[in-house]
Amino acid sequence: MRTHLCGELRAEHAGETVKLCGWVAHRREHGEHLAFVDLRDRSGVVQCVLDGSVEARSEWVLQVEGQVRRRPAGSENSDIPTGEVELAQCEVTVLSKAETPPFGLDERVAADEHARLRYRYVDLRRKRMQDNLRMRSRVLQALRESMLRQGFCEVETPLLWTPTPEGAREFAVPSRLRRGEFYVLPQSPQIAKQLLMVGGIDRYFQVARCLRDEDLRSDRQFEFTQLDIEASFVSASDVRDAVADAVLAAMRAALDDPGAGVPHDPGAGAPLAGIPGGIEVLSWHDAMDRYGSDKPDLRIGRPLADWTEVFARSEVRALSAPACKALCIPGGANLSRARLDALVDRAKALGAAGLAWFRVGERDPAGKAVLDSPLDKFLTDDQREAIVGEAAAAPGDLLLAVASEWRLACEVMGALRVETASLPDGTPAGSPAALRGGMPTAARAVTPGSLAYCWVVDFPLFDGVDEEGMPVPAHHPFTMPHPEDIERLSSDPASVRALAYDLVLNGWELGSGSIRVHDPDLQASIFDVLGISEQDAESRFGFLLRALRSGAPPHGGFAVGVDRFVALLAGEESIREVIAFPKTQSGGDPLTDAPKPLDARVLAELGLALRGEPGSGN
RNA sequence: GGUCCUGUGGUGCAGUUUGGAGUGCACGCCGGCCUGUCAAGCCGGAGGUCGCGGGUUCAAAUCCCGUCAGGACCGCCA
Repeated sequence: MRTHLCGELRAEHAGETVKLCGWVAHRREHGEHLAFVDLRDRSGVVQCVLDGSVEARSEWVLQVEGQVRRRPAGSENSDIPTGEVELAQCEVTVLSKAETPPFGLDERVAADEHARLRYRYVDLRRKRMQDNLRMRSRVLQALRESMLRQGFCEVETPLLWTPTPEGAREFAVPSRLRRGEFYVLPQSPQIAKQLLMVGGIDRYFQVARCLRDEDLRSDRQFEFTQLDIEASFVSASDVRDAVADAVLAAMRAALDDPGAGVPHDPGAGAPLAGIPGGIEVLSWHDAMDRYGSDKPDLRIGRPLADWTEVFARSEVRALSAPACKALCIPGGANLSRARLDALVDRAKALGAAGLAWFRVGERDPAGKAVLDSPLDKFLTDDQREAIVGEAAAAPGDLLLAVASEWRLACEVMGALRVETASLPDGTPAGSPAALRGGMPTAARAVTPGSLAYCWVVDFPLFDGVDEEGMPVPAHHPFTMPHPEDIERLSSDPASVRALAYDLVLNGWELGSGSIRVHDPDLQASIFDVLGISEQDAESRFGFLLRALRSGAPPHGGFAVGVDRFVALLAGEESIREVIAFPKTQSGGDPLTDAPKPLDARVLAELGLALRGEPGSGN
């Protein structure tokens, strides 16, 4: 039906007769003898010169046959790639008429997100969505190519899986053939891929859909996509190298934009820099201690300062708790008292008892540090000197500090570090809600230089305790403890590190992985520490334990959150912008109105009866 | 489960604080004029259950209560 794409026509096509197909983006009328129609397809728009009598309204689908010609001198449009040419002597065939679109498709016009989802098939015509989905496709292709190049084998695992009550809430699927029994949709292919390792697949990957029935967020949907990886006979760094290869290849593929689907030579663009020296590796402890987060945003400099020693034996009660972490905000001394109070409130909301602040002034004639703070009168000259020095603060800066148990102090200051930061381009780095009041922002340009990766390794094996005082696995219960710490598994579980690692990009957790337990005895003892009885373990994970007893290779793996990765690469703040048909925050789909009640007949066939009103929560 | 923000012709907003006639802006839509525009321009027109329900009041888009929907966040997400 067509010989060219709209967006690819250039001056060198002048004189050619071409056929185009697309949607009417704009129509500009000049009376009965002249009208301009911008015809849009996935590649862009081109101007068609029509007789004014030709009927062609917004979003109608046309086939246009005409001759490409250079535009008359002076009427070129340098704002669009096809602006040097236009299509003349047009023969128009209306392929499809259209109702008036529910919202403007122009990039500059905002549209209500609910309306965009209800009419997603229209919204997808917008350049933003076209670009995002094409980038997603390039990312998936590059991830697959990297995996295959590295000798991995793509294997599909079941969507109808077995309940393994542990971790995220699962979606249940009733069995028709065996009434009263259920499959679940997998939260991840975790156990399946370990079984593949026992099965000698050796290097597995899958672009896997995962499903978790947990509340939705801008970075979480019920169903999401992971690049799921598992390999045998590997170290943690082997796994990380494989992941890094795939992720960096995908980044290059994503940012080397071929221009909305127009065929191009991948080598023609400017080569993108890789990551010189590889991706920085931080221990979990260092990440917490220096950045106050297990997913530090390394675009922001400003590591936390440690004032613990300064006040350890002091009389300054507000600062002498087990740990004291501080943050320097350059130029922050001019923040208003109201703004400071807001920071104090924020720190309290995050769990701190309070927040100390110090405005750093010019040194006095004797060269002593000068601070403005309610706590200043309690400080000695040495302490003033020490805290200014530890935080590398200059006159005009603001110092914030929290004293408490180490982890809480780190977490509170880490949150404030992000929320008070601005990126070099002036964009706030912190939570969109806190800093932008929920205002939607346009996607911003992403370059390799604006992406800061790091690995966080040596996570704790356990993360606190549950209601019964039993340790809770920080990752999942199949994670290999650090070999140096295994002997403390039962005596001091909280101190045991895991062979677990996260990949972090710009403060988002891009994925996580670990070396798994392949020794059935060790797995059994970990279940024991977790308070899972032998019988319980057998009934829930018996098939895995039996597999481990059948000759299990040492193995480990990783999973990359593809939706988050693509959103970051596209400069989007919500993964909904990189998913064709996402759900709303309450789990609904405005397009189809799902979820909906089922026919009583269908329920009966499944052996189900309803309690409570349809549509209500539990 | 909780906190906060939003809901006004098809779309995006203002109006709500301090109650007084569905008032306003921009886009879109329909019609007219217009042969070089490019988010065309000019003129005219149509289009409203102010999310829904209740309350206060002589009078409610506006104040109060409830509720629904969308969004951000906390909890949750091994």
